[in-house]
Amino acid sequence: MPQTARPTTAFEAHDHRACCGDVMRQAESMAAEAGLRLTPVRRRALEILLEEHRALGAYEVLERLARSGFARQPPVAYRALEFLVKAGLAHRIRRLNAFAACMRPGEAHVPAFFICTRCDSVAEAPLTEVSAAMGEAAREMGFEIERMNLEAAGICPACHGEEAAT
Amino acid sequence: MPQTARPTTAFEAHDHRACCGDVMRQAESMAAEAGLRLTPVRRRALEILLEEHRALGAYEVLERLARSGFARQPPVAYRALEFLVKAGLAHRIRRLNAFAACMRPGEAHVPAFFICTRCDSVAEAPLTEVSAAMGEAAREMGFEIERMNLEAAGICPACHGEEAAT
DNA sequence: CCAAGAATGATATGATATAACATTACATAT
DNA sequence: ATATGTAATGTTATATCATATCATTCTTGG
Repeated sequence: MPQTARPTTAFEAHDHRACCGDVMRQAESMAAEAGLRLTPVRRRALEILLEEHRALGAYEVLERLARSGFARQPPVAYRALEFLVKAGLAHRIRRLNAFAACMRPGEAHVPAFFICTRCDSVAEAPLTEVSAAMGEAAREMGFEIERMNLEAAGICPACHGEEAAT
Repeated sequence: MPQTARPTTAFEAHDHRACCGDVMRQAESMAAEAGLRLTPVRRRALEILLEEHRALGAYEVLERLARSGFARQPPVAYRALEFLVKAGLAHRIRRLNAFAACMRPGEAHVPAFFICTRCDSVAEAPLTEVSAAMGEAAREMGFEIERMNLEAAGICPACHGEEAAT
C-alpha cells in the first residue's frame, strides 16, 4: 500500500524520502518568493534537519555540515539555523536546545511540538486552539505575545507500543 | 488602598513582600507534609527566586547563594534548583535557561509563562484550557504526555504602557 | 551507637551559544 | 566595468549553561 508523502504527524508511517523532497521544494520556492538566499550551507543545513524526524543540536548539525565540506566553527551552524528559523523553514525546540525542520513551511502557524523522550522523534502539530487560548489569556492580562513555545515531552505511539510488548 | 498580597498575575501591582512570605510559608508546610527537606541552601534558593517576579539563571542564583555564604560551585545552585522544581516549588523556563519560583505551590497545575522581553518579568498562569487542548491533541495522535512547557515571549502591560508614553 | 541513605563539598569537564572583526560575494547604480 | 553598499561567510576567542564524579558530612531509623 502506497504511503502518503506528507503525513499529518511525524509519528505516522510514511515515505520519508518523498516527504523530505516535498518540503525541500516548498522551501526553495518560498525562499525564492521572499527574496531570501538559500545558500549552500543553509540548504545543506535544512537537508540535514530533514533527514530525520527529530531535533538536532547545533553541534550535531555542525558536525554534519563539516562532513559536507563546510567549516567547523560553531557560528557556521548557528547562522544557518538562525536563518532557517527566521525564514520559517525550521523551528527551535527550547526544551532540547535543538532545531527541527518545519514540516509545514509557508503555512502560517504556531506549532506545538511533541517530543518522544525515548526515540527523540519530534512531531509538529499546528494547534490553532492552543495558541488561540494562549492569545486569549494574554489579551486578558494585557500581555502582547510576540513568540510562543508550546512543547510536550512524553512517549510517542511507536515507543508506547514497544513498551507494552516488552 | 491596600493591595492584595497574591495577585492573579505577576503583572498586577501588589504587596510583593507579603506575596513572597505567603508563598514561602506555603512552601514550608508543603515540604513538611511531603517529608521533603527544605534545607538552608534550598530555602535560600527559593527566597532568591521569590525576591523578583522574574526568572533567574542558575549562575545568578549561584552568585546570590555565594553572597549568603554558600559555596560557589555550579552544582550547589543546580542541585537546589532541581530540588525545588521536583518539589513543585519552582519552574524551569526553557526559553530563558532560567528558573522562577512557583506562585501556586501545592495547586496541581500545568503553568503557562508569559515572559516580558523588555523587563524580564515572568508571569505564571494556570491555563487549564491550554493544557487540556494539548492533552486532547496528544490523545488523538496516541502520544502520552509526561511534561509540558508553555511559554510566550512578548511585552508585559507595564512595559507596553511605557512604550506608548515614550 | 551504627549502618544506610540523603545531602553537600569540591574538582573537572562537557555542552551550548554568541561577540567581534576580517574577508569575500552579490546586487545594482552609474 | 567599476564603485558602492549590503549580505554572507571565515575565523578566533570567549561567554554561558549544565553535569559527571568522587569524597565527605549530615540525618534518620534500627
